[in-house]
This record gives sequence, C-alpha cells and structure tokens, in this order.
Amino acid sequence: MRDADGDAVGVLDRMTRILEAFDQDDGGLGISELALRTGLPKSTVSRLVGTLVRGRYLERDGRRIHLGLRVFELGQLAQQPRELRAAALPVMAELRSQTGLNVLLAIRDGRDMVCIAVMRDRSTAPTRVRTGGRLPVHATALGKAALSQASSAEVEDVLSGGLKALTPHTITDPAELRRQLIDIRHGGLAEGLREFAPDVSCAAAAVLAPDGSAAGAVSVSGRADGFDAGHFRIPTRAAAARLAHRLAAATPVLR
Amino acid sequence: MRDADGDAVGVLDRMTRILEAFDQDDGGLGISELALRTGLPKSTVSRLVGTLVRGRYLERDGRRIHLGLRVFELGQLAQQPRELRAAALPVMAELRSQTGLNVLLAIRDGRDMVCIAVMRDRSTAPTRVRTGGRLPVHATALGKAALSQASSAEVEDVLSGGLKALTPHTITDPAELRRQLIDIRHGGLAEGLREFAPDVSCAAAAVLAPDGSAAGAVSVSGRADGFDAGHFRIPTRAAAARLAHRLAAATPVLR
DNA sequence: GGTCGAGTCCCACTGAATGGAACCATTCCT
DNA sequence: AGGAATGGTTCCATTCAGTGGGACTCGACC
Repeated sequence: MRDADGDAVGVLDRMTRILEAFDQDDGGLGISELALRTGLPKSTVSRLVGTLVRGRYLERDGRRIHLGLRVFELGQLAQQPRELRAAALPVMAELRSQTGLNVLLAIRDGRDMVCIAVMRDRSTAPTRVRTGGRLPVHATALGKAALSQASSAEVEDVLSGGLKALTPHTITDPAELRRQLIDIRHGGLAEGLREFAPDVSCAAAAVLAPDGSAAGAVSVSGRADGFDAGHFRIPTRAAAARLAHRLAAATPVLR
Repeated sequence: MRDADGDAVGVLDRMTRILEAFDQDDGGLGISELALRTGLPKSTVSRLVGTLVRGRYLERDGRRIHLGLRVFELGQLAQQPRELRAAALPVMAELRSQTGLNVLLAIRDGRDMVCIAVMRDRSTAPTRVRTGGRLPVHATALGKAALSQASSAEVEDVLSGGLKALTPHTITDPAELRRQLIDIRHGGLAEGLREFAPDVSCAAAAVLAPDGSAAGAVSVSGRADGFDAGHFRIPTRAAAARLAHRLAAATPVLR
C-alpha cells in the first residue's frame, strides 16, 4: 500500500527500481547515486545491491556498479526477441542490401517500440538506436506500422498518453494519427518523414502473427533528403511478409 | 536460513530462482512446472509470477509463462557485453571473412565462458552456440585463452570444479591443463582440437584489458577435419590485439 | 458424475526487510 | 595538518511484507 502513481511495493519493486536505474549507466553508478535515482534510503540500497551482486545481477568494481553478466544471459533467453531475431536476421540483411538503408526490427510494448535488432548501413545516416532501446510508438514508422494492427482499445491507450512532438513533423493530433493508421493498415506501409528526428525518414511494415496481430515491425531508415518512401514499399513489405512466414513456420503448435 | 549449498534467502533469492528456471524454456513453463523446478510452493510461485508479470519481467499467455521484454531490455544495458560487442563486431566480421570460420566472442565467468557474440559462416560447420550461452572453460579454446591470463588462484578454482570430459579429447588432467595454459600464455594462441565437440576444432586468443587481465576471448571454429590451428594463428591473434586496442580507446578514463 | 491437474485465493503467523543513526574511509579544501 | 564533505557499510529494534498450508475454482478427461 504505497506509492505515488505506481502501486506494488516490496523488495521486488525495489529491486526493479534499482535495476532500472541503470537505463543511463554513465559508466557505473555508486550507492548514493542509486539511492538518489530510486528514492530509497542508502542503507537499503547498499544491502540490496549486495544481494544482487552476489547473484551476479550486478557487478561491482570498487564503487562503480554495473549491470551484470547474468542479466545479459537472461535477456538472451527472452522468448519473443529470441524467436523474432532468429527468424529476422537473414531477412533484414537482405533488406539492407536491397535498400542500402539502416534496418530495424522492433516489438511494441504499450506506448513504446522496443528495438530487437539493428542493422546499420554505412552508406546512409548512422542511427543511434540501440538494440534494447525504446522509441515512441506515435513518432516512428515502426510504431505506426505495429499500431495499425492493434485493437482500437490499444490505439486509444497510446493516444491517451499524449503525443509528444519530437520534431516539428511529429504527429501530435490524435485524429490525424487515427486516420493514418487506417491508411497504413490498408496500404501495408507506414511512413515516418522527419517525425522522429529532423533529418531522418523511414518506411515500415508490420510483421503479422498467425492470429492477425502484429508480432513486430521492420523498418528501413536513412537521410530524409530525397527520401521517397514509395520507393521502398515493395522490398519492405516483402521483407515483413517473408519474416511473418518464417515466424509461422518456426512456431510449431501455435495453439 | 536455508539452503543446500547456497545461502541467501528472501524474496530476492526466490525471484532469482524463478527467473533462472527459464534456462531451458521449453516453449513456456506453467506455475506447477516452475514450482517443481524452483522447489517453492505453488502458492508462492503464483504470487511472485504475478508480480513479475506486472513488472514485465515475465510474460504470460494463458498458462504458458516466458521471460519478458524487460529482461531483454535490461540485458542489453549490461556493461561488459555492451562495450565488448560494440568494439568487437567489425573486428569479428573481418576475422570471419579472413578465415571462413565461425567467430565467437566470450567473457569468462568463473568456470564458464559466457558467449557475447556469435558470427556464423555458412561455409563451415554450423555452431549451435547461442549468444548468452555458456561453455565450459576447460573444454574450449576460448576458455583456455581467457584462463591463460588469470591468476593461479583463479586457475585452481576452475580446476577444483573437476574437468568433465565432453569428448574423448577433452583435457581432464589438471596438470596437463596447467601446462597448456603456460604455453598458451606465451604463444598467445589456444587450440581446441575436438575437445568440446567431436567434429569441431578451434583456435582462440585472449583479449587483453589495459590492466593485463583478460577482458574476454575470440575464437574461430570449424570442422575438425583438416583443421590446422597454426594456419589461423596470425589472423586470430591480430583480431584479439586489434579488439584490445579498440577497447582501450573506447574506455575513456580507465582509472 | 467422479477424478485429476493446474492455478488462484485466503489469512493467521512470523521472520525477513526496513531505515535512521552511528560509524568508517576517502577525498578535497584551506 | 585539521576539518568538512562525500560515499559506503553496519547495527538493531520495529513492523510489515511475504509466507505457505489448505480450501477453492476451473477445465479436461474417462
């Protein structure tokens, strides 16, 4: 029975807070810094960190604390990303070589897209998106593609979070976004023209699961100058379709 | 106050046990199965899983429970793997194209090597090693390379675990292993001839951190038939050296 | 209908987690 | 050197969160 906006208390919640404080791990955090970020008393943090270090969830070198190996290990076992990645890597590589653009694969998690794989292409603008990173659903082609296959309840949930503008081109009007989603659903391609970053544009397509929902989305992105999404419609959609196919084949008894 | 060999109790420990039960996630576990694997009462597991699901550490689809997205996300933030990977990928790609073999990058964690990156080459035997997977130190070139730079206390710790034979060629004699480690340290190259799998051989070199310890190890591996480790000595050592160099450059204020 | 297995819920009991305060150890002033 | 700020750990009385046995529900199977 606590807390401001959230809910659940308990060690688990605390440990969660500690682990998540590492989202910007600026070369290691100290106990005090952690206490600050998590809002927990120093003594508590010290004790919990001790336990986590013992379990190799955290590593410690003097006062610098980092996320540990075990977290990495566990992360690699996560179902969705593993399956998707395995099926996607060859498809993504091909898409990259066809387009000469950066290729991304992501899964939607509420109002964010979580990046599952990144394939950079040296011939275009470097992307600073990292595997495991999050991108806002409403401001990316990736997000719009995935969302276009979601139920309207889910869409409304995303909209209810507010559409924060990241560039002057970000869609901030819910009505406009709803409209686009319909088009995207029908056309099978989402475009993001300078909506996420001022000099980057992209095109994305949803990867459909056998049940019709979006298992994820693939995108190609590059310099916004002279970017013509229509140009990438065919290969991008084809890649998404091929991926969906491989995915279905890889999932044996789906239910 | 519990447990067999281990120690620490508490929610945190229980949680840990639950998460780690997913090492062989055979397409999703149920509550009962988890209770079995962890040795915890069903009611406790049910409750904890509920909490973990709320925190997105686990995902649940009916009765099938999987590791969740958040674990993947966190895993990507882990310091060591992230730094190493970033520095290593280009180097590994080059090594692969030079040798036409599978290239692995791993970090030592006690008696295991944890695989940080895998680059497969279609032209040789496919490896079933996965990113995040563990390999025994004593039975792999990767492990021997890393261990050759460790303190003798660490070496003895590994030896004390017993040297389990994975093939008839696995080194099971501590004295023999100690001897090899010295050679490896001097020669800068470890060989693993059918020691891990009967039809695979490999060559590996330690990646040195500025403080002289092994930050990890790189290996090339392929079919054992006609494998000549000496042939890969130069490129493998060069790759390890280059990687060490990039790593040192990437670490700003090292201490 | 009866039985089995999976999962959830309830709730009285208790020991594990808590966190303020005191205590070290470093580092940085002046 | 003295002194003060910062980072970290340890102690310990208090209490509250987690526990887990058992009752209960739901569905599948015979």
